[in-house]
Amino acid sequence: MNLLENATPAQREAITHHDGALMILAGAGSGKTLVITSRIARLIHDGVPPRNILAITFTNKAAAEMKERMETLLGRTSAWISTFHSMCARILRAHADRLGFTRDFIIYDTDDTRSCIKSLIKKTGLDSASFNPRVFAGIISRAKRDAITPDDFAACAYGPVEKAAAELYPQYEQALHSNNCMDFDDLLLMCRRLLRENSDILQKYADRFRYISVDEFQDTNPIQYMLARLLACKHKNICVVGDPDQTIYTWRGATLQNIFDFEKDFPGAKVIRLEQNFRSTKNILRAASELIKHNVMRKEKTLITDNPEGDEITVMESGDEQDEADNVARFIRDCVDGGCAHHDIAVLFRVNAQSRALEESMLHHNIPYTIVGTVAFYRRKEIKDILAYLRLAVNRDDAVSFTRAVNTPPRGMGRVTLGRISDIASREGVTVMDVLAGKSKESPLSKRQKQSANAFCGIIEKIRAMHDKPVTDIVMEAVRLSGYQRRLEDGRDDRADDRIANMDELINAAAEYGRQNEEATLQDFLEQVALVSDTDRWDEKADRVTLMTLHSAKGLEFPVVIICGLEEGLLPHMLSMESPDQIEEERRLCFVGMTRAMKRLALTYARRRAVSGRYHDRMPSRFLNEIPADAVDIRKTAAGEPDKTDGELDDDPGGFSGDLGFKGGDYVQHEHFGPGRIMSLQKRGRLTHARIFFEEAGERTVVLQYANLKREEGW
DNA sequence: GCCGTATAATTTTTT
DNA sequence: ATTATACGGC
Repeated sequence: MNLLENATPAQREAITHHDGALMILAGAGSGKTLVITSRIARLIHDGVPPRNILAITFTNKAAAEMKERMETLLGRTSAWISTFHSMCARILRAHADRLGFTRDFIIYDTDDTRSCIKSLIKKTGLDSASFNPRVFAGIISRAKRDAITPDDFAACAYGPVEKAAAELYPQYEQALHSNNCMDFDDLLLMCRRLLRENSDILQKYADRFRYISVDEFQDTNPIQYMLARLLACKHKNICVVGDPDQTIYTWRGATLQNIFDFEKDFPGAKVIRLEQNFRSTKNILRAASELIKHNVMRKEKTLITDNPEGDEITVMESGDEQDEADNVARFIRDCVDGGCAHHDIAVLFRVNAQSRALEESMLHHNIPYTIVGTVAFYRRKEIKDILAYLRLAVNRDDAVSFTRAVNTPPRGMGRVTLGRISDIASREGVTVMDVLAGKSKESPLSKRQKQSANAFCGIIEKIRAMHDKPVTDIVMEAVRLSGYQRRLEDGRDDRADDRIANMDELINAAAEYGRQNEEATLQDFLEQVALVSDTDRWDEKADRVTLMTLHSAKGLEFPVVIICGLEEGLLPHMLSMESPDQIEEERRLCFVGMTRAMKRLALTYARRRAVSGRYHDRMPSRFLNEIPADAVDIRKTAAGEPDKTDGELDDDPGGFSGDLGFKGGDYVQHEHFGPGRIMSLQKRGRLTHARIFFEEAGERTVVLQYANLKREEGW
């Protein structure tokens, strides 16, 4: 095979690794995707049946790409290539009965979860003014991804908010169960439970998956790692690939602990480092490397490249965000005039709100563009409204979809009546649809309401009866039956045209999905909709400039990258400025953005920016000062401002205060944990808590006064 | 009791 | 700009 032809020795070693655990620490741009794909292709080439292979990717898009590559190499494949969430959904559907669900369960997204919790708050009689569903959703989600049960949570709950959360958590679980629904965390958690409690099922999958690989391992959470370990328990052929410097999802529960644990959980695991970068110019790589060196909580790693030196990095100062967007447009123009295609260019930013000014500027300058993932398509109101009908047809128990669909458009059953319906349903132990259909003992409905209730039940039944028809037909029928379109057409919604276009787009998406998956059911389509992100819908072949968040850019590369909004408060983000850990994650995010660039990189900031309508003066990001000055070319466009670029901002990594002679960034030696480096110090009364990154033991918090730390020279 | 309109409030990143 | 709540008309 020619897979090895151009490979470096390290890559070659990874590709040819057969049995036993393997961890690949792959620096940015080191060709890791190629390596894992090649390794799997080689396994298959050497006689491993594809059905014995499981490859976990971070996004559905990455899964689709890998599948495509495999199919060009080997033809149609029966290997499982998917995200953790999709894999879990698939396993759970096959065995839902063991957990008391049916295979038709619906997957709740964050909004659904919030509505569900909101109605529980109301039902429980908690003061809904002071308790925000979002906060509880966050607390419960955090508990779930650390595998903390409602009982455990209640035992440790402290303070009014946690106490309330402890009350809501089991109710939420109960509601999900009786709605026959699972949220994103459940997919992982329930799957783990299924495998742990049913040894026959675990056996089946552990037998089947002889070779397992997990991509973007640095961004997996504890449950995901537990799942991977469970599935690998028989053959122990698990290959994880990751780069600690690219951890950008700790807010979603990702933890580097997984990387530290791996070698302990799989003794004798081979560790391979890929440190040669094939993507970026020397200049870009050097700048990114210097930046990431400012992270304290990090193992030193040096990326090298044979690529040419390349152009200097352009740093642009602008007056405000419009000015910035214009400068970006001009920069793009220059690139295009220099022979660059639009699809070679990406504009990256920290928050979705930044896309608006950029979009206007693209329109104004006539530059073709696509925005990835602003208001995710499937989360738009009109789309969710139609989906609610479809979901209800698949699963009558889904109370959240019921609440959404039943009065969209209005059917004469308002807040009060719906509250009564919900009360009766829980009192009699039936579903809300049953109450509506008059199957309960009590009914709160007036004669007139009964009529429209019947009409509504009829609509749902009609959609349900179409279950063996093509998905497109079902979606079209749902749009028609709901009366939604008609209402938009007469109504005075000034964005009616947009909404109608979006519903057409939904029908197109269903058609496209139906074409690619001929056997697909409505339920499959709904699952796809729940798990597929906007990035997955991104069409990279079109000749357009791509606008997206730094998070969405993970795993991608572009010849030209422009990162906007390098300002204190935006990158690093204001909400991440409280703790050094979070600042480091912001720095990694910036690092990820910079290392997407192959040839040209531009970084921009504005002196003023509107934040929710009000203009604020801004300071250039500290990250700009962490990039070597000789790697950049600074351009200022708007005149009349005093010079303030470098120099003025001092380079203080967090401004830690010293204590017992220790300060942030110091290298230390601990009796048990060995060598480490202090990330942060926090005074707690008389004592000082030190957050320390240990080379062997990972992140720990120790009390400085008791820890008996010794000074070290550095690693 | 329902529904539409006005007013207030609010945005990090996403499977 | 979109979305949650409040209020008044029906």
